[in-house]
Amino acid sequence: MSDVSIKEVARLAGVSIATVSRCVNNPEKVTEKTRLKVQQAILDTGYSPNTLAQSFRRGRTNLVMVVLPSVGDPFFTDVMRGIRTAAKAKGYSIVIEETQLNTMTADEIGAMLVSKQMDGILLLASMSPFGTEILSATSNRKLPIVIGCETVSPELSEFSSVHIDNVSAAMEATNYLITSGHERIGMIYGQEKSLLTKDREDGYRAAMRESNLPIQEGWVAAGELSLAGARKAVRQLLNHEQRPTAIFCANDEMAIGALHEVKSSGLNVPEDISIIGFDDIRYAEIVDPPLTTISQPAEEIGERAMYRLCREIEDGMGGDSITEIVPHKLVIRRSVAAPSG
Amino acid sequence: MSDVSIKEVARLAGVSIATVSRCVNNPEKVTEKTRLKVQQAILDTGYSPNTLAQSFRRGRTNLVMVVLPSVGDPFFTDVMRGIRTAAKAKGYSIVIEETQLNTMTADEIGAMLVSKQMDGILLLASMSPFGTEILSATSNRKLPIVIGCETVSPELSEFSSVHIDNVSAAMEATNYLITSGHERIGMIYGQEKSLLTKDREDGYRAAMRESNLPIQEGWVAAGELSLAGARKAVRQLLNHEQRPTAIFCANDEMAIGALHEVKSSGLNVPEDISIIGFDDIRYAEIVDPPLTTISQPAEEIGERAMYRLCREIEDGMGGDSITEIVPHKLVIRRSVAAPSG
DNA sequence: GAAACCAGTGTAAACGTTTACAAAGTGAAT
DNA sequence: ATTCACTTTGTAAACGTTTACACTGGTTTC
Repeated sequence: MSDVSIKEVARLAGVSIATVSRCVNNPEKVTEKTRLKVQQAILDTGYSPNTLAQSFRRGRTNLVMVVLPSVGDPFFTDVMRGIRTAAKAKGYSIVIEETQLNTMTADEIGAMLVSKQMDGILLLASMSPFGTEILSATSNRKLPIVIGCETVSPELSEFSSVHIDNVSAAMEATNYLITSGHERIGMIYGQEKSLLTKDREDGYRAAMRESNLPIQEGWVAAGELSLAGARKAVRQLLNHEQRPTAIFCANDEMAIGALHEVKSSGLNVPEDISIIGFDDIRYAEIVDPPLTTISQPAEEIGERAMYRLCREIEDGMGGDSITEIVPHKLVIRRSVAAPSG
Repeated sequence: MSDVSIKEVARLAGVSIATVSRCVNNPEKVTEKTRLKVQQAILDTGYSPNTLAQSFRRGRTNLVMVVLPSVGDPFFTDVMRGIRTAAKAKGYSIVIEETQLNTMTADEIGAMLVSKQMDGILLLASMSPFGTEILSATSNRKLPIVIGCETVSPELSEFSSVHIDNVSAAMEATNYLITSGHERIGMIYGQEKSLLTKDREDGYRAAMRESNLPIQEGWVAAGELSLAGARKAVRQLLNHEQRPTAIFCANDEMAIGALHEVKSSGLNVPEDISIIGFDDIRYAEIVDPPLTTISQPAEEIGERAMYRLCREIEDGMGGDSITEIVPHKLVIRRSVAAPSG
């Protein structure tokens, strides 16, 4: 099966291989009569074009690389679902690279990028060590790149992007804690280099400043975007001599870790400590208490970003870069209450 | 960049393209002197072989397709991590297909399989509609396939597989409920066709039979492997006039959904209803109460299965099929207690 | 010193497509 | 009837590799 080539079909239909190729790719350029003949021959032989040869000839792989911190995070899983939907519709396959795995050196990344002939890159973690490498490795080549989930930093403004307004959303989350009566508010961000959590930290700081609330040294800690990292960060926050009465976590995965750690240490949520998250992953309403959080349209972000990337691949890189901002919203559940003290 | 071909290198080094190719692929077949010349030329030009041309020429893509129910399930995320580790080590990229998306017809699946030239398939859901299609579509071609996570059904014994002993593990889980004092035990399985949850159901039934405990009509329901599906299934179980005092769930995702639904309906876990899960995903110890469950070495399963597949791709399909059974273990937390009634 | 061998290198074909160009066929306009 | 315009088809080159085979020159063997 499938080891029949275009030649065989041509022989059977009594036409040239060029005609067969045209029947498959530009049917309108061929007579009804020959088209039928060829189609019959294709059916008879079970021919399907050799994608390897096609890719080679056309110089296109229909492969897109998606770079993200971790596929394990349910938020990114949802984004991926959107990406996959769009990719399927447009005939692309996707290859995933996780930055959190951290298994590659800068050299390997560069090597991989030139060797694997990807048609484009969807970057959901532009400022990770991985992401910056990619950007520099591709800066001289003309490889379409779209940035998703994160605001693009100014020096990357040449690229299109799809994301919510992370700064505003973080301010909204923080302000919700403030209007609930909290004054001592801590934050758990993700990784030093990540633009995504940097924006959320900026939003948090801006909201605190606006309300003239101080942020004490030690109220802000890194949670590594993981359950375990957040638990460690929470222990640091709780050990502070003046501990916060509320914590804003830069994503739900960390919020859930934080929630668990607070409860393990004998305190109650939200009575003793309020927690607010970010992303609204599917576990957010399952944990106890259900998590108040910022919801963002993960699947839609993925889908739009992928469609955008497809366009840039197909239209060439001439067009202007476009920034699509999608809406977020605050989802109020039960992990935030007025401070008790 | 990267648009330099082997010709350019050959010209610069003053050798034929054949020699350049040999320097890259079979350095031992070439004089030290010419090798150095060529290597210098490669450095100067920034040459790297065109993978498209290589794939085409060699008839290999170094692409492997992984088929699984859902990447969103943290268990499969862990399996994927192992797969990715192995794939990276062996120079393969992976392409994921989710069966739960259910977006493809049988025809499309067949078409995709012949068109995308995958080097092999890692099947983590052999009996899904998708899986069976794949097996039949590839039965005449000689495409290496390895089955992971599931026991292979007898008619598939020609394929290698890597998995735990699902039946024994399910018996162990059920017996733990029984020795805790439960007699009315329900079960939530995944999907009708899934071998994986079928085995677990078999184990559950076997354990009940061994202890001479009846299984009432309506105590066993499908949970679709999802949070939402499990919640629906639990409602059915709770409506039974003689409702179970314990529920065995075929995976943790469903167990967590079940736990949440039981709590929402005003009952307590484990006081009123005990719940035991399967997989030990990272959220299992985070939920309230922490979930008693069967732990399986997800990452190891993925890694081993991928290495196995690589071997079969590289050695050709001559060798015998090998079944690797990896160990599971019961993890006791707090979602199971003696029945109150 | 010729024959035989060998390692290193070059030549050219092959892989299965797509596509520019040429050729042939069709019909309309002169 | 001849030319012209246009459509349909065929011919052949091209894409960048790998590799079977042929060639070269040098070394060994008799």
